[in-house]
Amino acid sequence: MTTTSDRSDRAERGARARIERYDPASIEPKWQAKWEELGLHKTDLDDSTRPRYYLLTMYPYPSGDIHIGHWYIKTPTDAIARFHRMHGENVFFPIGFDAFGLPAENAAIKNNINPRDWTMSNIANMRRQLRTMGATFDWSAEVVTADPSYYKWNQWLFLRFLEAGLAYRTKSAVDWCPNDGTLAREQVEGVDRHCWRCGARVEKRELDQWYLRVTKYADELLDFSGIDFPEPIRTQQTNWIGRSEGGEIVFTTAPSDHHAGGEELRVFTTRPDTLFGATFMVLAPEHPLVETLTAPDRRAEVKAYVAQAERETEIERLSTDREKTGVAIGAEAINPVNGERIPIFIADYVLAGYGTGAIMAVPAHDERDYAFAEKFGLEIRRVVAAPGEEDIALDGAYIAHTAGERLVNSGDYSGLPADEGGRRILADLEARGAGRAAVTYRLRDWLISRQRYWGTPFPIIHCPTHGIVPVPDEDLPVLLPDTVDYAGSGVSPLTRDEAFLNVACPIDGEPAKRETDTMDTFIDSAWYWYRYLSPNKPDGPIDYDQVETWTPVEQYTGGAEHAVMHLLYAREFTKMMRDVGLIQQNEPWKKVFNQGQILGMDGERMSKSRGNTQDPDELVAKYGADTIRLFLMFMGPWDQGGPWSPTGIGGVHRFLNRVWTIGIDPTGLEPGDPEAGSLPAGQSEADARTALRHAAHRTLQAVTVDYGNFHFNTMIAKLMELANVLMRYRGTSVTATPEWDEAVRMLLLMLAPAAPHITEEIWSRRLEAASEPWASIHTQRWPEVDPTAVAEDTREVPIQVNGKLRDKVTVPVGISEIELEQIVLARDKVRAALGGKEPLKIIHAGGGRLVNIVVRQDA
RNA sequence: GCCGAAGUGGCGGAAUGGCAGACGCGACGGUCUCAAACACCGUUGAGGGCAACCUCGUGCGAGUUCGAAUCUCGCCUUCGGCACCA
Repeated sequence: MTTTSDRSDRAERGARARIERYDPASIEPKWQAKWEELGLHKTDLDDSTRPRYYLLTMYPYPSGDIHIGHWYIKTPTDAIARFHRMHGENVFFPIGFDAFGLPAENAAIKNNINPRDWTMSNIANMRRQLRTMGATFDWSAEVVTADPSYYKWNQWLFLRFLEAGLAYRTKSAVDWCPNDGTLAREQVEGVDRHCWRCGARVEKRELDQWYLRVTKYADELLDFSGIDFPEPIRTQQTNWIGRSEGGEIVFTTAPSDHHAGGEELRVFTTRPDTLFGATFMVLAPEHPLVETLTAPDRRAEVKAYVAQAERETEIERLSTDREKTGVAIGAEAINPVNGERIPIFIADYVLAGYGTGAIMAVPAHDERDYAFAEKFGLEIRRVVAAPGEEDIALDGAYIAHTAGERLVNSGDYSGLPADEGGRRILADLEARGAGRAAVTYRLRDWLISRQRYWGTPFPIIHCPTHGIVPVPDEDLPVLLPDTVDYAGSGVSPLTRDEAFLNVACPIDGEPAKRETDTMDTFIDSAWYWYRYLSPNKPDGPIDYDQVETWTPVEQYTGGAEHAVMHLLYAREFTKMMRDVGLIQQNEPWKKVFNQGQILGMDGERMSKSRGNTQDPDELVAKYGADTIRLFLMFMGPWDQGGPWSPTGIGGVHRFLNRVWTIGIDPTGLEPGDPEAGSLPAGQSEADARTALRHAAHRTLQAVTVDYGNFHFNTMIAKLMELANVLMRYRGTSVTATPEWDEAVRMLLLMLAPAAPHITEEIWSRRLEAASEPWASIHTQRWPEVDPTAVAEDTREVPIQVNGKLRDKVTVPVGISEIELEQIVLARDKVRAALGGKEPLKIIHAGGGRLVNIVVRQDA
């Protein structure tokens, strides 16, 4: 059965087997070294000949849990950088390390390692890994926040804020362990809230702490005009700021046996219209007047309740789910609108930090007050009702705000529309000095004190004579000592370092003590992108000219878990820097994109302690960096994230193998394909050439849009389709045509930002084969779509009857609706589906994309 | 609990008012091989039918629309954040 042609086929296949295989291990390090040598990713900040593009990715915390999640964040961002370079832009793409923080201190305590050594060795390892992904970071701009050359400027900025009245010190409560001092939330464990190290019951303790006055910017922060944030982030920030309009109303305490009365009790309410429905008052257990107002016979119970509330988290206290608790303190308040005396309670659902720390309770019109009143048998008095519903009994708080509601049981105000009544009540109170319109925010000032070692020391000295004294600028930085007893007991570790602690007062030279708190690490991350522009500048935090030239940052990418805290703190910090005259801008970034989070295979957050991390080194050794980059982008939408699963890497690797084959061996033939080497049935070479151009330019059109929207998964899918088309023509006569060359060239250019190594290798070989001088693919211009190649002369129109697909027809592009209807109604399948009934109407949807024929439905 | 997001084949996902399941994984069948691996070709939502085709189908329940995975309302589940993890 062996024929001559079989034998020659076999010889050809033998030749195929000797074609060099795609070997990432041999090409990736080579190109990484070459790019570094060429300085491909080093940005000339002073180059004004090209449009500037500042691309910022959230700098990583060097946790030691180095895992695939870091690649998931960074490699698509690198593709964005490369895509913009191919558009002729001067891209600045820096990187740094968020090097201060609790994990270093925890590791130090657990394993007796120095936090600096632990952090620096993690950074060294991360630098190496970030290089293996082929990312084009500008390492010359690197910033490490734990370096004195960075944190010096945290101190300097803090002093400017202090001078401007934007920083202040006040008492506030922390979670406190008698043995281990202040605890972070993650160091408080279990429902009984015990200390992670010693198991002691966690208490609250009031400490003097530093704050930044960010509530000053609440209204400005609500304004997102001119910046492009994802809608969910805007909503979350808006809710976090939580602006409420209403009134502050002054109640007074009633005289009683134990107490003369007459103190002011201010409450904030969003519903001044319900003032007549206030049947009791609730203070936060921490309210300053609780002590004075409590009746002697209530003291024991009140004290116990206050102690219990201290142990609860805010999340527990605010839960509307659980049963309301509280105690009466044996005092009464006088309602300014009608002189009525109402009992005063304390309850944990009222927070000291929001509003005035006290509420007037209107159970008829507030769910929480209703639940409380039910439990304690308090009066529920309806004061707002829709017409005709005045006498309908309430079976829950009536909150709905509909037009036409009027006040009832509200003295002279009864009968007024609720809105107007509320305004009148407030205005009348204001005239008597017993109230005023007011706005309250949920946003609180930013507590920046931490009783920790591994952070920026505050540049403050406490002098017995002069009180709080700033460290003079010329004495900055206040250096963090290298070793302290960070595992000892009691307050902040720096209090145990005598050499650090004891200092001469800058004013009188007398013995004084340094501030021993360090700064929240969110301070570090609140301005680091400005420092990237002049990381070594010795005489100031920022280079004003570069900052004004290069910022606001064009695009910021990072995790959605930062939606409120970091992304809001940094906006606040920018406004503070502006207000002390350092910068001009109002917002730090023009556009923010939040990518999703990659989880372990168990669906939990990846961490070493859970043992669910994926080490990128292993994957790179097996598949190469390009495959991993591409796989991470192909997994799903970038803003979604999801559990890690290596299933499917093979498919992406095969795709790169196909690209390799197309690029290196276009004329070879595969065994296994009966049609290999011949054009598709019925297609001439001319047809094939047109089809190739069409495919390449259609792909370019779609892929360009996908890159712009960060839709990497569909971008790669489209490149796979193009590669499949090219693969179909492999070994045919078409491979000798310019259309083939153009399509291959476009495929490589479109793939280059995502898979930079393999495309550089194939690109180089093609240049060499054509005897052209070498030039990096990454310095090429992005190709342009040829509209004539993309145009179609026919299109396929789906035909529906009553919304159900019944047929499809291919028609010329320019056909009129009337002609189309004639064709459609003549189709056999359509006539069968109509069953002889007359169309009621025919809908031409979306510019002729679809036809829907509507007929009367049988019953 | 509150705020935000997501639920689509065996799996990751595509389609954001107009052909549900692009692309890929897995599975099954085939080519190549002494064999295996690699590579390549084909099939693959479920049910029915020899077939042409038909019916069902996007977490659950209602609604709007000529037409709904997509919009609206009410639930359920999962994930992120809730101010000292970063």
